[in-house]
Amino acid sequence: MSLLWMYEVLDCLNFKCFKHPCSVEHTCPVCVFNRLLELNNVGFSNQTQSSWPLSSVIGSLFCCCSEPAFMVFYGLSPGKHMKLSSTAEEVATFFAKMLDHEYTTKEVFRKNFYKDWRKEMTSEEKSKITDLNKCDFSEMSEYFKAQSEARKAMTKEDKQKIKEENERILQEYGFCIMDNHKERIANFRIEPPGLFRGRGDHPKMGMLKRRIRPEDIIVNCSKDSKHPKPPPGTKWKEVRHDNKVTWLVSWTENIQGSIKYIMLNPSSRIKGEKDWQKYETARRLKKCVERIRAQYRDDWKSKEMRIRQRAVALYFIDKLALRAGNEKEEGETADTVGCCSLRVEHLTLHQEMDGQEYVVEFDFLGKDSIRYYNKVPVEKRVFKNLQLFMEDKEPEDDLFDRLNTSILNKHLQELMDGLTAKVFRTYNASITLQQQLNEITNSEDNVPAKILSYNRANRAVAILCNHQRAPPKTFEKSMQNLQTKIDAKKEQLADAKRELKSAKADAKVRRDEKSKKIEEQLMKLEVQATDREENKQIALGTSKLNYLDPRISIAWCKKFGIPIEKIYNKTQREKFAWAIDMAEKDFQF
DNA sequence: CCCGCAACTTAGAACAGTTCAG
DNA sequence: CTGAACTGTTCTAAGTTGCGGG
Repeated sequence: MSLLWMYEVLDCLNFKCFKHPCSVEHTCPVCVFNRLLELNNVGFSNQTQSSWPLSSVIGSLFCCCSEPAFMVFYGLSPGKHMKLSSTAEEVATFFAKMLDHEYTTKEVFRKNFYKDWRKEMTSEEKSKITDLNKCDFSEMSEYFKAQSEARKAMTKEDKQKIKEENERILQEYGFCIMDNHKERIANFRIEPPGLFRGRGDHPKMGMLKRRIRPEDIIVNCSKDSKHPKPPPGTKWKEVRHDNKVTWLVSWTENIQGSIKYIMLNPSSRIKGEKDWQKYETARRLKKCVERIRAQYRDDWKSKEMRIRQRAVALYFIDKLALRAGNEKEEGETADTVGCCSLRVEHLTLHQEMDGQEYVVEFDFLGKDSIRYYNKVPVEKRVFKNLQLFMEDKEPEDDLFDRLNTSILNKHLQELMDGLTAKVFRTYNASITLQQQLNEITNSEDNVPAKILSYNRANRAVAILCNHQRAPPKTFEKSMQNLQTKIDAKKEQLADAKRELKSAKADAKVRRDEKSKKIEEQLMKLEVQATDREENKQIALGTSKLNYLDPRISIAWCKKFGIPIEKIYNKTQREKFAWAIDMAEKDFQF
């Protein structure tokens, strides 16, 4: 495979210096560049920006503010303002912008923020500002609120202008050429500085995520393409030509020291092919999954502890669609686990529970600190093994002390080429959708009812994969509204029926049509209500996007005459273009 | 083996845009 | 026409996997 990128494309990093009508704020590369210039002391063409007040120039944040005047109160002399240096001011604004967020009340967040904020202060500021609790960010916060209100209140024309400008930026920076095809870039904007927002109980929440400078950036493009130039007076960290990888740009982030990438959009060929491969691997697993199941059931009896542990873990991964569960460095991230990293404290064994034998109660935090809670009846042999694994251990000890993801994946590789732990999640998700659709779709149903069936099948998968969401804040109210609508519609239908009865013969047909139409509307509303109620705490998006072979859904649409747009929106259709081309109505996963 | 690094997929929150009832 | 509700998009954190070097 060759990689060929055109100049214009990567030019997303080749920021230009001109006064930018900054509605896109700091995420806009142009603004970032303005800031870079300032930071690097390159000086910018004052013909374009000289009329801006100093603080508006400092920090891409303010590049369109006309009245900056940011100050932090400090409580030692109540009511007094303090003018901050530009760097300290910018970090303060990050905090101010989050003031309404729960984060800013958390001790860890405040501690980390304060520590990093101090690093940006002058020595004078350091001596004056000694306690975060005495700093009042509300004036700053009000300023940003007012800004956002002003944005909302803009005229239609102004909003249109912004839209056009965004479109222009997308056209200019959002594409590249790979293998002679113009492809959309996914995240073409450099991540702006801000305060780190970890999920769950993250020990690093509130730390300052620093601004990315040209010196941090590695550009990856083909040798013969003109690579984008760094801003004047600066250098890229590196320009390389590695066609074994798919990323266009990378940099190292300062919170965890991990690498961030700019890559192509899911609609791109390179991502689409990979996606297809993923589902093909899962379909190969389908062919040998019974053999593998027989194998691990057999291994529950193994003489060797490590093999028993491996077999029980694999059983969980298969049956419960758990993630592999890599080890994590303690204190660096939130305390979450997957299958191999389960600890004794995450399981409770019940010899008998609710009339069922050998029940395992799982309670742990998984990816993104989403709670996994499940009570599962298991086979006697699994239960006995778990008792064995938990013997003489402390709650914080590893359940599978002879196992990790590397061992497990090596074993899986021997069972099937390309098999890893995550393939089970894909396989079980897709096969569940297929089975559910086959089972519950009624060809006599109308379109909305069929879509309800589809959503129910999708929901079964989301439940399996534990894709949860907090019930929307407005849930109860919106259900009530819907019920009101349904009642009104029922009323309307009753009226229509009465009219039908009393109507003269010549009007009967017309009246009949009318009540049929109302009936249909009522039905649609009722279906909607059911769907929404069942979906209260479940997020369908993740499984739809990442776990369900799109060919299943497309074939289903074709078979039952459902327009694909009812299942996949525009973006999703772009992502699954490969499958839309491929799937016939008789496709089965 | 273990560890750290690199590259890629998967994830929910936040935000923006659209729709629809009043 | 307006604002609330809903839907779609963007953002970037948090996982998995594989590799190479000691």
